[in-house]
Amino acid sequence: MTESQQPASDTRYLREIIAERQAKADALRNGGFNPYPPRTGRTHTIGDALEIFRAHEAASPETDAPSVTVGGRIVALRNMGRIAFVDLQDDTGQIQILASKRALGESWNLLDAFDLGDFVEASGPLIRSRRGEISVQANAVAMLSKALRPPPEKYHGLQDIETRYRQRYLDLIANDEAKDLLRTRSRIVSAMRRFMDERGFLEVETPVLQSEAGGAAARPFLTHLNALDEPRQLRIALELHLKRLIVGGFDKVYEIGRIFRNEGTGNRWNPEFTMLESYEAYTDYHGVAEMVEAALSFIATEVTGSTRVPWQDGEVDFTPPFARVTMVDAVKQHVGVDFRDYPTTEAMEDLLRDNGVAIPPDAGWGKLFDELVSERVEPHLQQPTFLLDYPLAISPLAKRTEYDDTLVERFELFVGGWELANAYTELNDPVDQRERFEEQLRLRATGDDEAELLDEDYIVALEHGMPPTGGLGMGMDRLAMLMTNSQSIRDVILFPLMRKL
RNA sequence: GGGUCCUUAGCUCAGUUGGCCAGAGCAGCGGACUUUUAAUCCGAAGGUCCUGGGUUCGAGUCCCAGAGGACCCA
Repeated sequence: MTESQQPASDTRYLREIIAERQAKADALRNGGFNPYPPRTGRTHTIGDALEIFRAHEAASPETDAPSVTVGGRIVALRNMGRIAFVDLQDDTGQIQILASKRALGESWNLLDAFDLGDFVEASGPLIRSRRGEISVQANAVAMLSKALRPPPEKYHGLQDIETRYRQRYLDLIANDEAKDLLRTRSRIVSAMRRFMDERGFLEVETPVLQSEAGGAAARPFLTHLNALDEPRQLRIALELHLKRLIVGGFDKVYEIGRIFRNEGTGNRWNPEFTMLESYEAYTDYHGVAEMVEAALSFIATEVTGSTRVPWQDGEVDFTPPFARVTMVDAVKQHVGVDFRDYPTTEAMEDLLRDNGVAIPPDAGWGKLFDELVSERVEPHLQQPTFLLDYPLAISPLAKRTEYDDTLVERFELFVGGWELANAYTELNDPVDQRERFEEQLRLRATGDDEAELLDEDYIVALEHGMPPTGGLGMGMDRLAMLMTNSQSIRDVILFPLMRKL
């Protein structure tokens, strides 16, 4: 590596450190050793080696333990002159290599090329050191991959929050907690997938690139499809394509996929995030609510061992059944009025003013109502609570309730004061759906650029007949935050969005 | 969008009211050491104090602007 190829941010001193490590790689080459060999002689993972030794010690402590070849990253190096201790780490554990000049002979000198962060392998019998540490008594060592840059400091780990996000690999190397957390996120997604599969849902994949992104109220990312010279948008929801599959006769489908919303960032918002959506024919939103209870209690148990998971100073209890309250009752309870008595934008504005809620500019009734609920109702919903029967005005894809045609069969699930899931009895009346889309277009014409666009092909699909269906959307990142007691979405996303440097 | 705070060696951090050449630990480099595990001991190095202006005899420190980040509010 020449200096001109290095990032300009590398200081002179860092370049010296890199040059020293490079010189060690060159010394290996000159001695006939490839510092980046194509293959390793590994016989065991470190975790397996430790297990084998413990089993051997328990069964026949008088005999010699088997020999192994293990490989890993050097995380500590203690050289005593004629004996050295090298701590190796792989994804399964950490083990000490006891390297002595006597046992290694000529290859003892290879240790001169070893630095923290390098990947090396060592072969020899498993033993316990005098201080009781399980070790590989090396009779051979080899470089597997020479690291040119130094790792973060070993004792304090990597503290700088910006570096932890921008160079997540360093966070994973240096901070076991970060690695555990992100591993847990994977286990949550995996548990969700298992739950859906076991219930007979078919996992599908639908387009990310869409002519007009629909299915949610959000601003899309815009891009261009060169091959057809047409504009495209990145999806903001999975909804409309999954429901086309219900029309097609797949009665239980789900997708866990990345969606993109061109909006702000924050502790609970990342512009690209992972959503689960599922649709099940022949059920309604009550059926979906029961499934959500089963899913969350299952995942909590799989991941934390209990349906009660630590959350901030207390805990969240995912033991079914969750609380259920209608939107009408919740607003009565926390605001003191029946919101149906405030049907106009002007009336809703007055209600917000009376309750000290700031009024967003150019907001229609729906946005104002949403603001009121966000400010005055949602923060109270700490334990898992289904908020049922939303206003039709903010729910263009959900079916009306039978008792009030200004309300729809929709719930959002709140946990810790934030929305975790959203579900409907899906609107399958194509005529009503067209009217709802047309109302959205009117909102868009008045300046609401988050209103839905009319998806003609989706209407045509509904005209072919969609069975009664319950649908669900759940934010997997927020679920991961709740299950791991994380206060920032960046902590549960491997590579969170950061400003370009 | 508004506010508060942060940015000093590869990493983790000190740095007093503005005052001599900006310090420590770890890592690295040279040396000692055959049972260490934050190894120990000796030695010598290592700095765009985030960037750019300004105030001042003198700025890591005070002021202004900018960059990046964290948190709070809308």
